[in-house]
Amino acid sequence: MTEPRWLDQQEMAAWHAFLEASHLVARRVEQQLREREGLSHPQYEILVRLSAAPEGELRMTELADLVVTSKSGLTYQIGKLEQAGLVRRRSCPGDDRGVYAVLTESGRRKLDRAAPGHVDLVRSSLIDVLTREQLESLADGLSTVTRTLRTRDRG
Amino acid sequence: MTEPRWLDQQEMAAWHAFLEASHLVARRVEQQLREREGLSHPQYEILVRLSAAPEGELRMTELADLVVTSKSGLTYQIGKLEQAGLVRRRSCPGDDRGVYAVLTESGRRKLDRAAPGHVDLVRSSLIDVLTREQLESLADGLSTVTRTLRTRDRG
DNA sequence: AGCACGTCGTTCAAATTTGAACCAAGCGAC
DNA sequence: GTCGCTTGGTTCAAATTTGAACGACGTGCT
Repeated sequence: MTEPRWLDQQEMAAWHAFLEASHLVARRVEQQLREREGLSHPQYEILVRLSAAPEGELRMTELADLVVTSKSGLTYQIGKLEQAGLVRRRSCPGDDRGVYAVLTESGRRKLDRAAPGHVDLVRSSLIDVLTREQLESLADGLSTVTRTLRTRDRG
Repeated sequence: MTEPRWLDQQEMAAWHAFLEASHLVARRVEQQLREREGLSHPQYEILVRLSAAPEGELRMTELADLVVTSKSGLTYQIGKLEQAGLVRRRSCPGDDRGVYAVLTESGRRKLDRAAPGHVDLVRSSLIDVLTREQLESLADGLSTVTRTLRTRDRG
């Protein structure tokens, strides 16, 4: 009951800007990817992570953690991507419980095809509307946020 | 085809931090509101907007725009809130098509009850992990983003 | 070997979200 | 007035997301 430390003007402004920017950007990205390449944003993020991983593969749990989704949510999306032939599953050699999600050739091509348009949108939504200093500050602040939340989850 | 202006290291870092922070924070906020007050974050945002509006009421379309959701999504959520007695609908005097969503007394109390815990979480996730300067830069940058996207939508 | 316990991924039902289709009502030009 | 076009909200089916429950498998200890 003794917890009311309200937000002042600036703090409120920061929070609202953060929330609103998240929503607006997410919405646009989602719509653009969907109509241009038939991919959802979560799916695109999965492809990106896989393409950046050694051998183009990652364990399910690790991938779920990276893209910040639930385990069941990932199972669903990987299922979709598998149907589409963009990803395949491979059982894990040392650990019979484990499953690797592997980016296929087709998946890599899909990503190559989707990337330019996506990058353009990211630029016009977030990157190019800010100065270098603003961008740097933004990255700095938000990195602190993610680092804090990430380590807190583990601790 | 001639659109490859890729992101450099810093730009990539900014984008990833933005994405990851969005996801992590959204996830936490959602879970906390859900288990403490049985509210989803979209629902909470609706209550906040209504409570800030004159007479505690807003037109459906305006509200949908404010909380950045689809019209049908708002219809659904308002339906839920109405069932819970936190909001009621009122038809619009001058315009027979229009509908006002109105915050009820019960809705205001609910918000009062939920707010402290929510603010605490916002603090510990975003506000209190940053310095004043960082927070100010963040608000500055993200405001620019939202302003840009908002005006672009209308233009 | 046998057990207790934690981890990995899937399955399941329930809740939510979205765009398209739709209906009713405003609005302007003729 | 009334035809044609836009707006405001709802309805609908389809896709997605989530946590809880589950089954199978590792791991450490005895």
